[in-house]
Amino acid sequence: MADDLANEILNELAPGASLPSEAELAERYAVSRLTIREAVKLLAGRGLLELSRGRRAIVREPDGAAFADFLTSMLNNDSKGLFDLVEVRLSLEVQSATLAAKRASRAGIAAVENALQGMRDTVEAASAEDPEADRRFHDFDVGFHEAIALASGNRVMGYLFEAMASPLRQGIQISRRGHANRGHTLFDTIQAHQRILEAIRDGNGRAAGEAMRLHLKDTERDIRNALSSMADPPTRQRTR
Amino acid sequence: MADDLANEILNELAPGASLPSEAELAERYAVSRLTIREAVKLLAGRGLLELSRGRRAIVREPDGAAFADFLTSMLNNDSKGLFDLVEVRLSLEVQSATLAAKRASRAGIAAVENALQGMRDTVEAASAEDPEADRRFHDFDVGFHEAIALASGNRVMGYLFEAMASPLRQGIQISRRGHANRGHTLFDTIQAHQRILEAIRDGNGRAAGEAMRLHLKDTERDIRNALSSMADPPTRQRTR
DNA sequence: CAGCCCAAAGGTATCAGATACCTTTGAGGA
DNA sequence: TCCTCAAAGGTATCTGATACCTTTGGGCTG
Repeated sequence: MADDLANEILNELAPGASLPSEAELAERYAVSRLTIREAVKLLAGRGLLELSRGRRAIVREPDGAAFADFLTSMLNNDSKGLFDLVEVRLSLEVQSATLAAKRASRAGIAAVENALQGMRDTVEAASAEDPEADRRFHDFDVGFHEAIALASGNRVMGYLFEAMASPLRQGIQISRRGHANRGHTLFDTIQAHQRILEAIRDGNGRAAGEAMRLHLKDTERDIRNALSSMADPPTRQRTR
Repeated sequence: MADDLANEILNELAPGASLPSEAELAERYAVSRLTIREAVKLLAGRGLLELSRGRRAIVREPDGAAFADFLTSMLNNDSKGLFDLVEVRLSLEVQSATLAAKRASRAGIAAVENALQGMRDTVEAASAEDPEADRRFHDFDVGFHEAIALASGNRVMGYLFEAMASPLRQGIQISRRGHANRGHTLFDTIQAHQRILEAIRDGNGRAAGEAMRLHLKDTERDIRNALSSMADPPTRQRTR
């Protein structure tokens, strides 16, 4: 019953809208407030509603967050998961870069350019040892890849990318360590991204895919390098 | 509160185990049964618990089912979603075929062979117009692709494939219609699969990926063909 | 008149105690 | 031995309250 209600409720509403109050829903569907609450919790569990105490629930634009939870918990269990994720990411991003080159709108390309420019600015503006700058660079890095996924015009691709984004963030952080170990600089990273961007701007799908592939292969090596140079493996136990 | 409880509960239990009764949980965590129920619904929404009336809840092995719900609801909205999915699938499956060729165990290859043999047997045993046989062929088809995803040894790949399986089933069904329209037979399908299998068996990653790519490109054409030949577009209205 | 403060209104979060109905299981009879 | 069926154990849902959070508008103060 509550399960059916969950679908009912969702079908009535567009993303971004806020739900009627629990009391109102209860009346409309002729069930108790409790049943409504359970249906709402179910949807929240799927990441389709955003709950907050004292305020109405909001219908979320689906963004693969539910899958993200799941991926994150998997990565916490073993470091192999991180490699698996990078492999999948390689495959998806090569494709999304290829598609972006063929389909990206002017605005889509601009978003990719902005992210890259952000990386450049961060590097130039940074003083020698600014941990904050490092984090910012990192964010622009993720943003660059996200912009490409969106520019591919493939919504499933976008969702998958979002789902992977948070576990990936962890991955990129690790890879940066390996990156430095291998004597690479942030400038190298920027150049790799530059090549991808140019291929997309040229509308050359093949080149864009290949540039992305090379970049990610390199990232993969970085991660491997970082993990092997770490004393204890990054397996995080589940909290009890 | 209920949200925290959800995590608590999950951390205490291994997949496959069944939860204590609601009353017992309520006592253990010193909250009302209602709160327990909400936490349980939340987990069920994430696909981490399996609920059934009158029986205890069971902790599920995560399998990407949550993401599947989400993909399915997307596909119901517009037919473009189906193309997007095929594009993503193309990218993932080319990769998984490549990896399977490099890594598949003897048992993994056997599973792929079995699926293919199942397709052959179904075709040979089928009487002219047996709708049941058609469904079976179909299942073996999906099974073939699933076996390859598993044989890739990449767990994330496996999960993603599972998540896509149910919406994909719909896609394959449509593509079969287009397949026939273009004068192709089931035998062609079997041959395409045969080529993929052989490349995997030979350990030739490049060939396996390429064979998979060709096969899926063909499927993509079939879907396009089927959709364009359908009088009304396959957009299913949301039920109200 | 502008800005701050606070209380009321509208919400959600949770509790307690019942009822309805489903599933499993074991005792008893054919 | 096998079938039937009722009791036991569970979940699904209802009703009616209480606690506490957020928003908002009116009134007070400077």
